[in-house]
Formats: sequence, C-alpha cells, structure tokens
Amino acid sequence: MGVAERKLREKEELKDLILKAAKELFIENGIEKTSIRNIADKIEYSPGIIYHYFQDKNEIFHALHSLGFQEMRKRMQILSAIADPMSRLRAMGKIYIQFAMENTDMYDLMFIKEAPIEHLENRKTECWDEGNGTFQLLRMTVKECMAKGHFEGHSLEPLSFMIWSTVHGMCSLFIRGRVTVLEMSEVDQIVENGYQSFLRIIDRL
Amino acid sequence: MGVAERKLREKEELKDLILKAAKELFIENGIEKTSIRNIADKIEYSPGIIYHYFQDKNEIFHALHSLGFQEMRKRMQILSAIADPMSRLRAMGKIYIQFAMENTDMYDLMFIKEAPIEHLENRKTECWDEGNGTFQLLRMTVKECMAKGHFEGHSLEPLSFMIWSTVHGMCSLFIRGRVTVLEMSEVDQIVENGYQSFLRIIDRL
DNA sequence: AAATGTAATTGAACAGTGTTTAATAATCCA
DNA sequence: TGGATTATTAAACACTGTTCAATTACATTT
Repeated sequence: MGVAERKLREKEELKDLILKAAKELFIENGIEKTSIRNIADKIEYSPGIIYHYFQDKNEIFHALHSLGFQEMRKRMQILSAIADPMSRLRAMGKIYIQFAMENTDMYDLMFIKEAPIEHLENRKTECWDEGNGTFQLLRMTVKECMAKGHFEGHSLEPLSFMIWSTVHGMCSLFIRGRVTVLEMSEVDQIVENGYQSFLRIIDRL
Repeated sequence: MGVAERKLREKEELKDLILKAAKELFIENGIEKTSIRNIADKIEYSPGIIYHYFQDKNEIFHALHSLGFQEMRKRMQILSAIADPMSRLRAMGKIYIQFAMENTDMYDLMFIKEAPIEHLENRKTECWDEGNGTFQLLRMTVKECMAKGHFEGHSLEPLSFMIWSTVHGMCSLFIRGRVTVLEMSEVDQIVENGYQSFLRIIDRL
C-alpha cells in the first residue's frame, strides 16, 4: 500500500512546488506579471502541468491569499493576551495596518484583488472562510466592548463593518496610490496618523 | 486658415469617438474585457489608429476616470446650498456613497484600479488633479466644521483622510465582493447602515 | 522479464491581449 | 497635376490563459 501513498505525497509535493514558485514570483513582481509560463519555467516543468494541480490561475492566487490569512492570523494571536477589549481592539487595528504596510501585495490579494473571490464564485458552494474567520475576531471584540458599555446606541454588525472599513480604506487608498492628494511630508505615516485620529474618536465612545 | 482648424476638430472628433466607444464597452463589460481591438471594432477602425490619439490603454482609462470625476463633481454641486458644515459633510458622504453604488465600475476605476494612476506615473510631471480637487472639497468642509468647534483635538489632514477612508473602505469592500462575511439579510444596505454608524460617531464630536 | 494499463507530463495549438511599424491611402498645398 | 504631409491600415511581435492529443514514465499483472 506504500506506493499509492508515496504517489499522493509526490503529487502534493509538486503542488507545493508550484505554489512556492507562484508565491515567490508574485511577491517579487505582483500578480499581473506572474504568468503560468513564468511559474512553469521556475519549476522547470511544462505550462500544461499546472492545470493538473490547479483548476485555473485564480485557484493558485486563492491558495496564495489563504497563506496571507494564515500569516495574519499568526500575528493576531498575541491579542488573546490582552484582557481589556478596547485595548485589544486598538491593538488589532495596529496589527492589521502593520501587516498591510509590510506586505502590500499580499494585502492587495487578500482584500482588493478580485482573483481569489472570483475563484470562490466559480466553485459556488463554499464561501470566503478566510475573511469570515478574521472578521469574526473583530466582531467578537466589538461585542465585548459593547458588553462593557462602549459604543452605546450602535448595532454590532454595522459598527464592526465600519471599523473594518476605516482601516481597510486607509490601507487600500495607500496601496493603490491615492494618497498623493494629502499634504504631508512623510506620506508613509499618513495611515498611522489617520489611525490615531480614528482611535481618538473610538476611545470616547 | 480654416483647414487646419477643421483638421484639428476632426482629430478631436475621432478622439471623442474612441473615448465614447471605450466608455460604453467599459460600462458594459468592465475594464478587463474592454480591449483595444474591441474599441477599434466598435468605431469601425483598425486597432492601430487608437495609438495616434492615445499613448496607451492606461491613457484611455485615465480619460474615462476623469469623466467619472466630472460626474461626481456635478453631483456634489448641490452641497454649496448647505450652509451648516456638519450637515454638508454628512450630505457629501451620502452623495459619495450613492455615486459609488450606482456606478460601481466607474468608482472602481476612479479609486481602486491602478490604470489611471499608472498613466500619471509614466507622465511624471503632473499629479492626480481629479483626486486633489475632490479631496480639497472634503478638507475645506472639515476645516469649517473645526472652525465651528467640532473635532476638538484632531488635525485637519489626518482626520479628513480618515473620513474619506471610512466611506471609501465601505464602498470598496462592497465592490470587490468582501462583504459576504457580514450577517445581514440585505447586503445592499450594509454600506448605508455602516455609514449611519459612522455619522452617529461623527455627530458627537 | 515482458506486457499491460494507468497516471504524469509534454508540446503544440487556439484565441486572445497590448503595442509597434512599414506600407498604403487620403488629403492638402503649391 | 505633382509633391509633401498626414491618416490609416495590415501585419507582425511577444506575450497571455487554457485545452488536448500524443508521449513518456511507472506500477501491476502475467
């Protein structure tokens, strides 16, 4: 029975090899400049082989975007050590922003690009698990804040969405080159400053 | 001398024709499915001709994105009738969101896609005038609010950026299909609800 | 060890993309 | 009408994602 197992393992190995090559090319050149032929060249296989391991290009980038969420979750783990929900909420935003600024292309793939979402839409049944998990973390934290008397008069779902939108908005405007309109010497700090402004508001609720 | 003028006018006419065709195809099929050959087919010219009127595809979509800002500015005009800056700020966000939801592809081009910004980057000198103009409107309104005693302890630039980010964040998460994580019956209303949550916060500052 | 069946892999093709360029057609001016 | 200028085209280039028949490699059975 060892043969079938080895075969399966080898198959997984090649799949990982494709993914690894794709990730390297993607991080270096972005999604648009990462072609199937590029990936095939890098692993020294013919382009056609990739379609025996992935349904299409979108599936590859969906897999890559999942790796991004894995990394983000890892960073979020230290949050469990913060007892006060308001402090935790603040730290969560900080980690989120830091991740986005340090991995702009990965963030792009996770929250802006259509590739990974298009893949989900084609494979009907399933939904955006990665996004769900991460948003659930935010939702629960906001819920705890509300339980402690914060955010009076607000509903959980719209408020959580709004908080997410604020940090995402800042990151995505930065990543997609829309922050040139701002009168700032250090454009790299605008997101940090914007977040400070946001915290000042949130804190008083 | 009328000849040169007519020539110039004819040249402008063909340029407009290209733009008009590009816009129709873009609105109908999105940017990815609008190819140079598509446009050429629609105006019944050869593909090559387009490069005598536009430097590249990005320039076409930059021109289109400018049309989008024209439309947005038009919608924003009624704001001058609102004397109270806080009311004006609220109305501005409403118009912004409404524009985004009614013209998702155009909004995408204006604030998310890289095409129009890439065109600016290639033509070094100039900057993002369209974005500048629109943001200036927000900045001035926020400034008036501050002059009336609102937003104490905040700086103009980061606060304005944060406000923009919040509405942009909601719109772009919606447009790029990331709002499936929300537990809502009517997903179309999530942006509206999120904005209400935002206003409730802003109002008390 | 040889033959067979199965799975992995390839290479070529298809239909499309943006872009450049040499050749052609149309137009204007003297 | 002839010559210069301009507008327009067709063809090519170097790509893209994707499919598929043919080939190679390999495990199992005879």
